[in-house]
Amino acid sequence: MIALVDCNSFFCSCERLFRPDLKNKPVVVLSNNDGCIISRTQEAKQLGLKMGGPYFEIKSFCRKYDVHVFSSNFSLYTNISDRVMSTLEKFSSLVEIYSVDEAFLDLSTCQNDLKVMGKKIKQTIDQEIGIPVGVGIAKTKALAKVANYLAKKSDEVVVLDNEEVVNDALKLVPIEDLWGVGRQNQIKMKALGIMTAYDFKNYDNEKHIQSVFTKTGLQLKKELEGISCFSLSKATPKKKSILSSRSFGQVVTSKEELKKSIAYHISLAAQSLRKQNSLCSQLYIFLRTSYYGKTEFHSKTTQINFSVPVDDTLFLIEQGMKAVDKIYQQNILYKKAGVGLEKIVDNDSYQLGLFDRPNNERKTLMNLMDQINNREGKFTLKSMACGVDNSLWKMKQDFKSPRYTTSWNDLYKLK
DNA sequence: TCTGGGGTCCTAGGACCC
DNA sequence: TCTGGGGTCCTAGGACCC
Repeated sequence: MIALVDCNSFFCSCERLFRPDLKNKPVVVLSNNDGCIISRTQEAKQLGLKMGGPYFEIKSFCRKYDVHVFSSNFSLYTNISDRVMSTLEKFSSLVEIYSVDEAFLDLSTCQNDLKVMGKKIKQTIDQEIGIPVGVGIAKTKALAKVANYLAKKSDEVVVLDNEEVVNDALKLVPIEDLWGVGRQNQIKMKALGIMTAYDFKNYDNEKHIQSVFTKTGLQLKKELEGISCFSLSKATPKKKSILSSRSFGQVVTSKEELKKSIAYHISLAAQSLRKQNSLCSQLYIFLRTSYYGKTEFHSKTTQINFSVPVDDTLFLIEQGMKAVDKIYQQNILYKKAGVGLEKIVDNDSYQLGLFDRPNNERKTLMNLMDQINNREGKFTLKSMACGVDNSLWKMKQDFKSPRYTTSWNDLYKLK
């Protein structure tokens, strides 16, 4: 059996940890740039605030109903997430961290009653970390997701441990709420008369499912039948692509400013590439305007391939600057820029060209830079291409809480 | 004024091979 | 009159997730 443990309103719950006065009050957390809502407490949901809703539209509403608003504080959230995950490891030797606020636990060797086990997990996380979680337990990942979905509604631990219980549960899940069914597929499902997860499980034409919803769709159906198709894995696999991008706090038109932001993103992405001991053979960059602007949407992407894979920030920046020259256009109101590193390979086994020699000096320099930046903080040592003043494209964060758990300067102060 | 960021997987179709 | 058959590899784009 597999448990899915998922933190309730995770980002909001993290904020509440250090603001106990916000208990039972509506709280929301905004995306980067204070753009839109990405986490809501139950109270905020009840007020009708929507996930993904733009903040500027609900600003006065929040003031009126005393909704507490936070900018996102990811260093806090990832730190709390790490604590939750390591606590979960006490309950199973196989914990798959599925996202910042969710994990699958293998409970196949669990001797106790599963419901009791689920309650124990809830209590422990609440007591040791202070974050409320929901627990759903079932035979496959997809069914554990269903169990968790129902657990959230009742605040009980839900265990789906026999056919009848599973069927009853699946009838309660509208097809659009099923894990793996998104905006497009729910339309197709409904056209086939599939309105609930139960209908999907019992749809009897597998070939048709495969052709309409691809291999993944068929796997999902089998998972609902109790046949495991998505296995649990502990190891966090290396990333196959690494992205860094950000919307600007304001519109940017200057090529020099765009170059600085691209250099900045390349620095971040390359550092994360080196962290997982990888190299990349492709760099792509993009510049685009706002989706919502008055002028027509404009977006340009370009990519550069390297015959020998690299992880050298300075080399990548050099290439990135050329790429900006290629796609930049004057009089465009740029609102977002970003880079991606692709075709990622391990740095201990890759193909050199016949006449290529690794640049060991650069390697030493990158190592040193990473060491210093890990110790002293990001961008302590950086390429001057990133510039010294990024106020023009810096993001907006008007409601950011202190980094209580990751910065000495932000430590919680007691009288 | 103002709408996020970072990922994975799958498939069709093009390019190529003999 | 009339022009084969069987493959592999790669990529862009679309779907999904949080």
